[in-house]
Amino acid sequence: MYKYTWFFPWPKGLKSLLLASKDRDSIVKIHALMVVSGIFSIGTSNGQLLAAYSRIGELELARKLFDKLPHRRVDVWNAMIIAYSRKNLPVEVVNLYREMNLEGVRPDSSTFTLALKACASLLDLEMGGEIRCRAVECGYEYDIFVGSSLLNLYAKCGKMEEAMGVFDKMPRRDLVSWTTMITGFAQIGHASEAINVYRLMQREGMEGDWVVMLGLVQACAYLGDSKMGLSVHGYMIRRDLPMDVVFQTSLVDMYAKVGHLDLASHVFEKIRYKNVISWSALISGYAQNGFAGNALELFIEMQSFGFEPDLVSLVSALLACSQVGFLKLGRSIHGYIVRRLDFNKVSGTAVIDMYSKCGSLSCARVLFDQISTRDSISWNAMIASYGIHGHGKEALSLFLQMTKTNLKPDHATFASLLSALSHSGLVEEGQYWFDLMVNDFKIQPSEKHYACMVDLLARAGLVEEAHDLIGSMTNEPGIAIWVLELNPDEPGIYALVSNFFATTRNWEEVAGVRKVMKETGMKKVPGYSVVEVSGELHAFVMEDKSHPQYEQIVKILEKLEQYMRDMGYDPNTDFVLHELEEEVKVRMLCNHNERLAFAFGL
DNA sequence: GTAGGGTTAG
Repeated sequence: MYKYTWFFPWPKGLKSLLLASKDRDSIVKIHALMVVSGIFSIGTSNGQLLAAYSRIGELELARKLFDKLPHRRVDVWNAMIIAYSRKNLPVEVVNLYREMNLEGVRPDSSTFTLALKACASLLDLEMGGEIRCRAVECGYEYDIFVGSSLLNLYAKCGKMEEAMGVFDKMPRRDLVSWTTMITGFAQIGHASEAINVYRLMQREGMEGDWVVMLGLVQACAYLGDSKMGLSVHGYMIRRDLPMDVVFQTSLVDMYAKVGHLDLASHVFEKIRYKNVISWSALISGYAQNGFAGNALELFIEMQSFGFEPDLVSLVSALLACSQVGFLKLGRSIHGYIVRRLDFNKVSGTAVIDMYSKCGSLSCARVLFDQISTRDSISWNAMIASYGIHGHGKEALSLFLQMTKTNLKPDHATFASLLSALSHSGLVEEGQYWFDLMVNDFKIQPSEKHYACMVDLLARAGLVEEAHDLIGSMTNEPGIAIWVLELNPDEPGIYALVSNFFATTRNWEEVAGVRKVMKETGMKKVPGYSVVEVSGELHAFVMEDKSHPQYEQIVKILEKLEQYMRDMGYDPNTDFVLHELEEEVKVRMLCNHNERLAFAFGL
């Protein structure tokens, strides 16, 4: 052994040599020399060699070495576990943890931490509990790393009460343990709790870093709290805390979710190294807020920058397609998903929604039948599709089929069903299922359900019953007040209420609603209709004369009207236009842009 | 000297 000390003066020097080796070749060389010189048989060096392989990501070489070692101490096991953990292979991590316990090797704090992290990513509470017990046995009950990992496990599994129990018992809490609680609450949607924990942390004199702020940004996104979101963003800028892509992407997401698309786009533009996720965040933001044009523009732009769309951006683009009826693009996205990615229930449901909203109910149904693991959202989408197309009976029969599976209809299922029944005028069925929803399925009706029922009853001329239904849900004095209080920022609601009174010829109420709108400075966003002709979209606003073929379009409309009269169509003279208030005239003329778009399509 | 907390979605 002595003659080789020229290469390896002492195993201690070997360690720094291994630490300095950044490539596979030099580590392999050292490995070989260790074997030749006999150092290999000295226990401590093996762990370092293994760690070196794992550091540079040479998983197979590390494993080969690991399997050959005769006496594996904790650090050798840990080195191997770290290698798997870094490669995101949680199943292997758990397997190694099991094996080492079987071999009688006592895990240390690092082992427990890594094993718990693996359980968190697998959402495996059972194994996590086992590891927790063993950690207590080994004297790591109050270890801060093990504690935080446990918090994370419970948070990821949505068990915040458990997490709270562990958190309360921790003798010492650092930034990471506080952060785990904050993001844990934020991610399961308990946003106000997240903010409360943050306040407690502040009271203990702990300064939040950027990970804490990230959790708060998520909480703001969930709550739709733009004020707090802005102040968190301001805090980051004032404290000059670094913001990476992940953080900026979360800001984009937050601003989009609170409806500040200008700010979302501003932050997005400032991201130096954008990735697919940042693009997707803004695309989905535009699509979710109904800005289909911006979403699709961005979707195309992203690809011109060389980014391949992922499932999220594709799903968002599909949503945008369905909003404007862009069947051609929607179909090609469908093809792309089938060819390149995974046609699973998420993408499948988005495709179903797209086909049905773009007019192709039969395509939607074929795809629904193709999804192997349908969840309640897929069912809801298909039931809604039948509703949109006015097939109330089919919607009902699909609903009945769904109740035969082990999936439970939820509030959204009933919203789709009731809307379908309402659009088909199936009054009795609607009333029957509404009652069953409340009494048997124990689902508290939301405003959407009430809206469907009011619509259903009112369409059938049962205005009194509709009125009673509304009265049954609240003690508030008038219908107008009741509806307007639900969503006072939505001009469409005002128009709806105004129209409702107009149809019952309650002119005083109409004037009242209009007055409120005027006082609050509310304007109804002008509606428009879009039609796809040979793969191109054409949009028409009300009384739109700007289209180059306007003259021809009007001629077609006139012709159609003549046909209708010849076939015995008698225009409804109940409504005399000059008797109506402005809002109602607008509503009636609204059909105009639909008619323009329709005639152009023809 | 090693381990724990982070982004998008039907």
